[in-house]
Amino acid sequence: MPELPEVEVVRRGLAEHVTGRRVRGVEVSHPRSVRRQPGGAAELVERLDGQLLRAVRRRGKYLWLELGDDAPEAALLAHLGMSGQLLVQPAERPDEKHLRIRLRFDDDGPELRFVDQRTFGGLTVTDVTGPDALPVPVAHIGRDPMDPAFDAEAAVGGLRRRRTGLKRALLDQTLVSGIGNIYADESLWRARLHYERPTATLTRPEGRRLLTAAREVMDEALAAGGTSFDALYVDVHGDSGYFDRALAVYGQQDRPCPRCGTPVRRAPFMNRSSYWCPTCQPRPRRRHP
DNA sequence: CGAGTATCCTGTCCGC
DNA sequence: TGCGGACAGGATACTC
Repeated sequence: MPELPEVEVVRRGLAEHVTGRRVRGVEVSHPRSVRRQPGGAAELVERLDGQLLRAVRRRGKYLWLELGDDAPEAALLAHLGMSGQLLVQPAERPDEKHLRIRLRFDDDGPELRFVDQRTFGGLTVTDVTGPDALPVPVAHIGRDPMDPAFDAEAAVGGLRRRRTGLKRALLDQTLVSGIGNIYADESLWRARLHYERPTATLTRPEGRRLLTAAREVMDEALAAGGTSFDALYVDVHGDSGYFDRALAVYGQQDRPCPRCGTPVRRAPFMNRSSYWCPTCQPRPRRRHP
């Protein structure tokens, strides 16, 4: 559930506090947090210990540290899942209850801790591929709306070629990445589009409107330090952002739509919830063949 | 192959 | 006070 703005908050914190430092000492205390590493904890430690962290990068909700002295030779790839946190902590700070992985450095400065209550997230050391040196598991992920090379026209075309509902397409990270349940609902509200609108009926202007809305809402969330309503989404110091106070519909069932005052509705969707304003975002009429 | 769904996990909250 | 169930939900393995 940390989505693009929350992950970017973490990326910036890591860039400030761990770039240019060399790993010396890695401890894995929960196997599930390294389940994507083919050789498990032993392989992660073997590939990570002694490496220089040369840069911190992000695409969508994926975050990675480039490993290598002169060129990116591999990457420490992180996904926060629903409850993952990357914390920069003084070594003497007591371990968090859900501490899963600890990285120490050769400068004896603060350590990097991966803390994850629900263990949907994890760390992996992976090879990098292509001219952009992307970690292999990230190669299939689409660019996100904050990427300078994001091609909105191509993304609109991609949306229109899908045969599904709009929100389902937004949550699919291959077309546009970085959008999860919160920002999907907020973006659809801003663009005045219903979450079950068939992608095939989307006009180009509507598609542009939606992607612009997504970009705007995530920009604003980032400026507020990210969204947090249950203290799980925090920066590298464990502090929360403030964007939850600005949410228009997400989690706002029965509260008035900020635009028209109609009570916000909630409905089950894909094992989670969708929130929308029934006036601003009317359900699409069923097409009759 | 595209679309849709089951599944993983732990903590909190609510009703009874 | 305890207990069962709903809910939070990203990514992937899986089926059709």
